Amino acid sequence: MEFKNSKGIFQQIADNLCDRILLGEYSVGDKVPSVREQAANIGVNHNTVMRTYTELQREEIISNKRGIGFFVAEDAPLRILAVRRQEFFEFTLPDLIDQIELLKITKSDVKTLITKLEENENK
Amino acid sequence: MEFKNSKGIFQQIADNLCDRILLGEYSVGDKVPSVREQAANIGVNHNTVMRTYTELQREEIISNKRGIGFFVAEDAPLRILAVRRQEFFEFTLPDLIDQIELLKITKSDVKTLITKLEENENK
Amino acid sequence: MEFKNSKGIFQQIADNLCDRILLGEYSVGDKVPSVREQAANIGVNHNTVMRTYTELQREEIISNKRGIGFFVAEDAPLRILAVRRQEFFEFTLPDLIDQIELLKITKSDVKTLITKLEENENK
Amino acid sequence: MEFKNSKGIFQQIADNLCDRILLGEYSVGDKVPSVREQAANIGVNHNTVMRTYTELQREEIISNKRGIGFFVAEDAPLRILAVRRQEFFEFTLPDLIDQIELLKITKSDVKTLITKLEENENK
DNA sequence: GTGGTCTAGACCACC
DNA sequence: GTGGTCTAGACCACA
Repeated sequence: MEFKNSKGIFQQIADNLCDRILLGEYSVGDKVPSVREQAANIGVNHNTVMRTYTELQREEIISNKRGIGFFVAEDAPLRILAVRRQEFFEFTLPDLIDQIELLKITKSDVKTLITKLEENENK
Repeated sequence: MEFKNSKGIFQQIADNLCDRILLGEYSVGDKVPSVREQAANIGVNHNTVMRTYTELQREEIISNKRGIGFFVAEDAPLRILAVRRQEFFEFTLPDLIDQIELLKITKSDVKTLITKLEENENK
Repeated sequence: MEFKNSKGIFQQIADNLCDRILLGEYSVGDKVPSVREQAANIGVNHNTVMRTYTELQREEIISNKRGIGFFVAEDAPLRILAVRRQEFFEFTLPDLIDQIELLKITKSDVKTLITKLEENENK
Repeated sequence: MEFKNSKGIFQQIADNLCDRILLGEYSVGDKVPSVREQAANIGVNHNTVMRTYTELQREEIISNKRGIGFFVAEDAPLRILAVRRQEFFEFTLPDLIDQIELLKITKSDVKTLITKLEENENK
């Protein structure tokens, strides 16, 4: 796993795990990889993963059974989705519109985007 | 000027100045506000502005006449536009598509975006 | 470490570190002294060292592992050597020739230089 | 005339004028270009030239006749030569030897330098 | 007044 | 402990 410099590593790990939960890779009640396992997988210090898990636990996205591991919490996908969608409409979309205007991005430039959307809607 | 926590202040100042150049507020050859004037304007330390200007100078977006000030460099708008568009198509757009898919954003959700695009194109 | 007035301190620190890398004092992959440790060693402010390291990182001479430290980058010695030699042949040598001509420096004046060269070559 | 960023502009102007005196372009007693003329020639502020001339006057390399102009002083070439040669042997040459060693510059690399020297000596 | 560099000290995120 | 950023304030060279 590669990291950008702009965001914190622990944040990127959290985002990645949330993505996997949204994708159904981990379902509600599933055990997520242990701190040390996860750390080994992605090649970071286990403290960093621990911090990620602690943070996600605080957001009630995963829960901890002592001595056993961390598990995907009830309603985790919904909770993640809600936060993400809010961020999307509040920050991502407005920023995007500003950029499109400033950079003179045209409709044809984002044709692939539209196509993608159509497919998504027709499912 | 208000700052977000996610990016460095000096980066946001740079982005802001680039935006103004793209908008034509500062044309090629124009003097941009002096380091200390700019610092006073936006309420930051002059070192922070200095860092911004040094960085922009390295990117050949502004240039320096010693003891006189910083000036918008030749081709600065084109250069900014090129970088910004590249970032857009390489990072922003793919990320956006991933998010749309993941968050199940629908066509109607982004109707405002489409409308904006149409207007922009018909100008 | 003593500094000349002609160049910036941060530049002299950079040159010094590059010299050490060329001399093999720090090999590829080695950790270089931490920003604050280096600052203490040579009696300057940590910001000054930080500026040096940031610059050297931009030139891909050292690289950074977050929260751990700076390390001598792959190919750093070659890269330094290339830059230094280019500077030598493009600036130092022509300047030298001009000066020799202008100042009427004679062969015997630079005998020590020649001797040094012979020794170097015969090694 | 182009300027490097490493040295002060006024210093570079002074060096340039001294070079011309050594080359005999301006002989002892000759009038050197007026402050404003010189400023126009090389495209800098006249204050900068004034500072150069004041400095050179302090070093007794040029002298001022009020209302008429600046003139190359008695012994100016000798004086310049003395300073320059001292700088050469005290700083330039030792630095050069260090660099040659560090950069593994060989005899053949500096063959042009040697050739130049021979020619110079045989004159 | 304008850039440029440095110091001192603080605070944060991350390991 | 390690990098990274920012502030405050000072001093210098230059125009």
